Amino acid sequence: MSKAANTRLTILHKAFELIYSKGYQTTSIDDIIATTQVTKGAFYYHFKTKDEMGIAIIEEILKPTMQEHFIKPTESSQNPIEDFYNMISYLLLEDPFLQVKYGCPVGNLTQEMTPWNDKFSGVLAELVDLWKKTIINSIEKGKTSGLIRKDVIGEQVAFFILSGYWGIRNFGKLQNDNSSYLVYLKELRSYLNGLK
Amino acid sequence: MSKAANTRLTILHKAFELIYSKGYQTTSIDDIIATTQVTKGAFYYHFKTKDEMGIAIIEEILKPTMQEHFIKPTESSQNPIEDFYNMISYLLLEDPFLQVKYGCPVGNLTQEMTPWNDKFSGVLAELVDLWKKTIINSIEKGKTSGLIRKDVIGEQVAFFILSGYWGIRNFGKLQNDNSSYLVYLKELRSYLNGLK
DNA sequence: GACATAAAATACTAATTAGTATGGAAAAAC
DNA sequence: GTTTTTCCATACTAATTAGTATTTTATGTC
Repeated sequence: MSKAANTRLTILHKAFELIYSKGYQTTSIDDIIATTQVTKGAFYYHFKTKDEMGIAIIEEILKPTMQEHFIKPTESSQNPIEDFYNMISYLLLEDPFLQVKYGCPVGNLTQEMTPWNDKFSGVLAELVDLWKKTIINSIEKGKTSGLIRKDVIGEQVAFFILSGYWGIRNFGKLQNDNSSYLVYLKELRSYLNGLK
Repeated sequence: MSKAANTRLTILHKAFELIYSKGYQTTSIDDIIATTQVTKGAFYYHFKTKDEMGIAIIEEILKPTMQEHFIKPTESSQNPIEDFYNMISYLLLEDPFLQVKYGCPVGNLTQEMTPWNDKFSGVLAELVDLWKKTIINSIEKGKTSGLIRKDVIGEQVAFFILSGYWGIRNFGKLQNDNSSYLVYLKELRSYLNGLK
């Protein structure tokens, strides 16, 4: 990788970490260049504006990560119910990057940037839609393979699962411990079993 | 009400509206005094800092509203399942103040202010805990009256319901229309029926 | 190795931010 | 009716913000 491409990526990664922990608005360009050791000239060579960088983070960091970790595994799923549970459980309890007190990066950005920034809304909506569609597909497969009841409606379940995930992430932030996660996961299990 | 108490309340109300629609960080004191027609001297007479005003909004606007609209009705509930659905449905589709594109005020503040502001976390946690406890109580009553299965665990369900609500509010913000609400509500109904 | 362009460093600006200092008007206390 | 306290108005400050202008240094190309 060229040196230039490298500084660009450092900016994106460090900025993402800062934004994940502090929020987009409260993360200043000065914050970013201070932690990256990159000068302002370099920053503005790579990104015309702060928002352009924000969008790049979503497109180039969040999107690929999500594709790799959640979309792909779910696509190759044989047992949707089990996999949904494992996906959420992994995200809540095991993912090494995500932290209870900082919530869900996508959820945070959605909350903070919509409704007043259409560009952010657009790319975030795409991202979430991808995830949603994958879940719906997985449910349909489960229905044909007999693992899921035929009267279950994929879109409804997808919204229900993802909403629950976003919401409990907020509880985690509020209490700053994962006890709420554990309680939530038990009910998720019971809900998912109801789809069989 | 005294004139002073009146200006204080105007500040709180208008500031709350601004914060609800724009977020806490992006709402400046200058924004607030501009829309309230209150001078900076008046503002800082009533509130020592911006954060003190933020806390006051939660304690004096959000808390009472919640008590009145969600805690009380749920407490006097005879049919928890039906009332849970109606509560969420009302909040999502009918409440005249809340707007799809702005999400849930409590959820927004939680997302934005935790984890880096302990004072906000504290009062918000109290608020949410109150709501959660009311739901749990309601479930227990439903269990004794036979409307809810005996093996249902109140805390789990409370987390599940509230998480779902917060989460779907985020979807609403993202898409800026209530179509996701309608889909979500159908699955909520089906989930709640599973508790019978 | 000269040259062109890409990449980055430095110093700046104009606007906005939360908060302050100080003085005056309104209301209450006496 | 004077004095005291409450309440509010105006003008300011120091820090921070995103972004720019300009210069300097690498890097690749011939």
